[in-house]
Amino acid sequence: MAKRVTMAELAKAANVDASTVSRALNDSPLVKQATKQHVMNVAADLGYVMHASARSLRRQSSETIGMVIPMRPESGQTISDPFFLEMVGAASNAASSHGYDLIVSVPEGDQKIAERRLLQTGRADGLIIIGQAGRTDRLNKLGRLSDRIVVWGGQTPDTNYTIVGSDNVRGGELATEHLFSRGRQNIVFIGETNLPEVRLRYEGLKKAYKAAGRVHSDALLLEQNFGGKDTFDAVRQLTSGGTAFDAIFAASDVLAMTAIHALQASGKSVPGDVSVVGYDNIGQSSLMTPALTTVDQHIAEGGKLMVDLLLKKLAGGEVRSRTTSTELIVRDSS
Amino acid sequence: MAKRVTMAELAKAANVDASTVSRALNDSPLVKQATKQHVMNVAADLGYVMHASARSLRRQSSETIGMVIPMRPESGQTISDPFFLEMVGAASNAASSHGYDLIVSVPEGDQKIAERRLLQTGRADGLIIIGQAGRTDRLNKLGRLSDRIVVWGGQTPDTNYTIVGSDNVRGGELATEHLFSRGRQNIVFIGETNLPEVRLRYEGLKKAYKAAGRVHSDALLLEQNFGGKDTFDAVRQLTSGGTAFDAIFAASDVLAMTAIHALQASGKSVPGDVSVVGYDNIGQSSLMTPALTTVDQHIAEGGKLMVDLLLKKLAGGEVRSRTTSTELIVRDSS
DNA sequence: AACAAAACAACAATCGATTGTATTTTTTTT
DNA sequence: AAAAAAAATACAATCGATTGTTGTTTTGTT
Repeated sequence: MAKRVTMAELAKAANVDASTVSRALNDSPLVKQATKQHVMNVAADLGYVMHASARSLRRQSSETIGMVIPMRPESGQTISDPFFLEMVGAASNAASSHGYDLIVSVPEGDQKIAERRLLQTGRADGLIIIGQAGRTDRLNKLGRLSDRIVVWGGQTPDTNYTIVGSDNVRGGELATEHLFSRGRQNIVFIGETNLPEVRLRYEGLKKAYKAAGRVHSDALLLEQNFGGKDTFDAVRQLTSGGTAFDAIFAASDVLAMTAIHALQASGKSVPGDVSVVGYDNIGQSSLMTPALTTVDQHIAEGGKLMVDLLLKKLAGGEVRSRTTSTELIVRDSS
Repeated sequence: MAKRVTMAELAKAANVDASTVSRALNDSPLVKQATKQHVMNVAADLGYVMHASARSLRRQSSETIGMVIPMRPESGQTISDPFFLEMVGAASNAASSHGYDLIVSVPEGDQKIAERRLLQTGRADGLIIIGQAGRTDRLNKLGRLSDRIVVWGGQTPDTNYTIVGSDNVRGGELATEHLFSRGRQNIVFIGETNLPEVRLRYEGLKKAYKAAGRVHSDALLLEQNFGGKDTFDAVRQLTSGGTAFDAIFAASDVLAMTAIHALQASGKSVPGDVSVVGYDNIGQSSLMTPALTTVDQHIAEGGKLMVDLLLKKLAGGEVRSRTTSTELIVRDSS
């Protein structure tokens, strides 16, 4: 493939000044229609493509947004949770439909460095952060930077950054009401409740209990991070222990899968003995055995929404936090 | 957060010329040790961070690599296949350990545009493309561009680009030999054999058949793309049809999951009636019911390898195609 | 102490585009 | 047809860093 053609060369070839070329290609009203056409023809002939860095430097904008997917070692959540990829895919598409690129950063270590690096070096004009993950205070401290950031997570009061996420309380309610309607009484909640999004789901569950005139016992709260490493054992233990339960509501589909696996290993049938409901509706949910009943938080919609809101913020618009539509998908596991 | 500090400002603050600052920060031998230290101190004080575009423009290198994940509508493979995310995660980490960023592009439409856009605009110094997907001829035509590209896929003769992938033939053999060792005789192969990587897996299967003095019947070849949309129905049909089979070897874990689901819906037990082996060893494989026997192609290793090879190519090194270690993971489904 | 050599730092050009301003060309007005 | 107004284009500075070259110190040699 040919060497890079520069704008100056293109200008010479088209017999106009570089400034005219620039304006022509950017469809400025200062250039005559005929000239624009001519310039574009010559550009096409020469196979001209604009140099991104030069434009970024001059414009002070990279037309790139960063997506930070923090792999907190302590959360145990692994990158292989399909949840993330659906986010990446949706965001990448949304970004490119606006002419933006998406830089994906999966910091293993200090996330703050990744964020600074992307924003302050001008590599990214704005940032999408997946999961506030108990770092609300730190995110709040970002101050002025916060109007270049959108976070995926649970709606939290008193934050000065924009949050997008599913209606976690409603999701928890939906799942719980559904299990009640199936005649289930004692629902084990699996998740790490110090994460805002998870805590809200749990609150939704408690809200539904309350509406049914009941109280959710703490014995039915199984604190488990997203990794699910020990979840298998924890569920087996629960099964053999004295706690009576006939349903499980897990904070993610992957946790739900693990739970089902553990139940079956303990000789319990799903949904015969225990109904299970997950959260996310990842692509594989419908392929599991039994197919997973789950709360669909419309990840793709969320990814696109985050990009749209971020670009609006970058353009100086006022933007409020938003929730994605949240809906129960009933399948065989409940 | 403070306004952007420019290098000129930093130079003034440190009482040296900008060129000296630049050399100091880049650890050039042309600057005295004491001066370096001084400059770095002042830089830290002012919270200086280098502007990426300016450096890219001058250096003619973006320190960024692009990853193109083509969503061929006809392949039906969706972004939600965890396979991709493991790639993204591994590549992102490998890239950032070299100080590079990773731009992820998931083109829905014309992939060629995405590639050109990334390389020719200088946004990315090199490209990782996931899946040659029957476009070997086109990729070959990239010519000079090809020394900025590494492709994930099946080892194919007569390509002028670098390929990284698992040892697909060996993987097919391993799966098949294992099923034979379980006493299985008639193995259905599920996959789209016009994709190089899939075809090679199938060839591995046939090779194992041949080694056992047998021939694989075409009736046991179930042509299915990665999407798996119709795979469920196809497997059910196969089950109710006249074809006798006692095992399935699927070209991906997601396909295997779908197959298991269909078998169970048809009243067959896995592995009682039919043994199933998948390919990929995605994170969920061990959480399925039954847990999936699968060929681990060490995706993370592959992602890292691709980045390493790409950077070596960019540095002018000579690089040959490589395979990742390929290993059978035996679980309950077989 | 005088000179050469080596080490260090400043000067100035450059990467490729964008944009405010000046200049030329075209159109409109009288 | 001349003057004024509007439109189109050219000129030149600029974004923030890097790097070849020149100039200045420092160090070393005899």
